[in-house]
Amino acid sequence: MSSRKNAPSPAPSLTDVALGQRTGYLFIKAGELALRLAEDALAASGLRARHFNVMTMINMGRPLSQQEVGDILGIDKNLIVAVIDDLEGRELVRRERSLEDRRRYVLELTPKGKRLLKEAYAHVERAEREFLAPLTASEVPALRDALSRIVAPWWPVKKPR
Amino acid sequence: MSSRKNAPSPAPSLTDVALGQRTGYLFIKAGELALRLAEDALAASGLRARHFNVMTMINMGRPLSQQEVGDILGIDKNLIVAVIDDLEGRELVRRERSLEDRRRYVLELTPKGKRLLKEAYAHVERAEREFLAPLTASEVPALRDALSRIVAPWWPVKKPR
DNA sequence: TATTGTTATACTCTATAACTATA
DNA sequence: TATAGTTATAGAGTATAACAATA
Repeated sequence: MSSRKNAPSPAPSLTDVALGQRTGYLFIKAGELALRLAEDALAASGLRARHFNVMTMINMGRPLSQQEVGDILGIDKNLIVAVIDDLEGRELVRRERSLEDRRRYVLELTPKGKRLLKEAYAHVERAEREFLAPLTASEVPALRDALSRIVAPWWPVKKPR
Repeated sequence: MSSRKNAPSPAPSLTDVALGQRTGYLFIKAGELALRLAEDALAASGLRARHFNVMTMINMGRPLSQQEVGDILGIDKNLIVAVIDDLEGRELVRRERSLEDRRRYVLELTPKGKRLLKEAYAHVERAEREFLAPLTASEVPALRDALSRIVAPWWPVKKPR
């Protein structure tokens, strides 16, 4: 029997571990981390990441139906209902029936919604800076560009309309 | 009324959309995509990504308890039980009581488990190549290095032992 | 008392399928 | 017949807390 029973494994560092070499695993973990930090940052504005994403889509100017928002974000339309319900209840978003097609809503941010979204952006950007802190200034745009090329062929999952 | 009713919005490209500029959003989407492709690839070996990760940890040589595997992977120990149950039922992993501490199991891959893991690696590597296809050869190691630096400070979530 | 593996349970999230009103 | 929004429901996944065996 060795002098140390149950030799207390020192906590392994990421690079010690086989999975830490796998690009795919690093992507998955980085994505989970980015989501967690975004959720934490947005909690200061009382928003979930999904609400922030939906508001950002609505804010783009092009009139979008709930279904289109969901298709672009990869969220089923039935889940969009609850998000818009929340946002409308907080007077951040207005539903208005489309004049051309009365089945659809045209969604738009209220002034209050625009203000909150702007505030939320500040929180998200702060979280991103923390997340990207280990990178040099020139690495960040190169990384964003690489990510954009990786994601673009698969996005959106379902084409709207 | 315009000549085109309900003007069919052309599907927006990623770069058209405000979220497509957000590094954090790109990370989250890239992570989701990496997970989806890994799950699809591993289905050919009858494994879920989690099973693959657990098997990879067990295969590292250092004797690990179920709890340690869970801590390193960020999975609660109660969920590890079901994973090991599955793998043991398929004779891919063996549980053996630790001689030094009879509360713990020492986990090890069976020869069959090692063979399947090797096969699974081939599937995962193929999926990764597809995922990373939009990048140049020199971008891939630079990206992996950047990801590793981003994830390392947050990993593992809970230190084992 | 604390820890490992286990089980039970409750909660969140999501996917599927209907239904309505409009087209 | 098809589509937008809505609702209900079942399933998957997860987190929390407890328990027995062992330390």
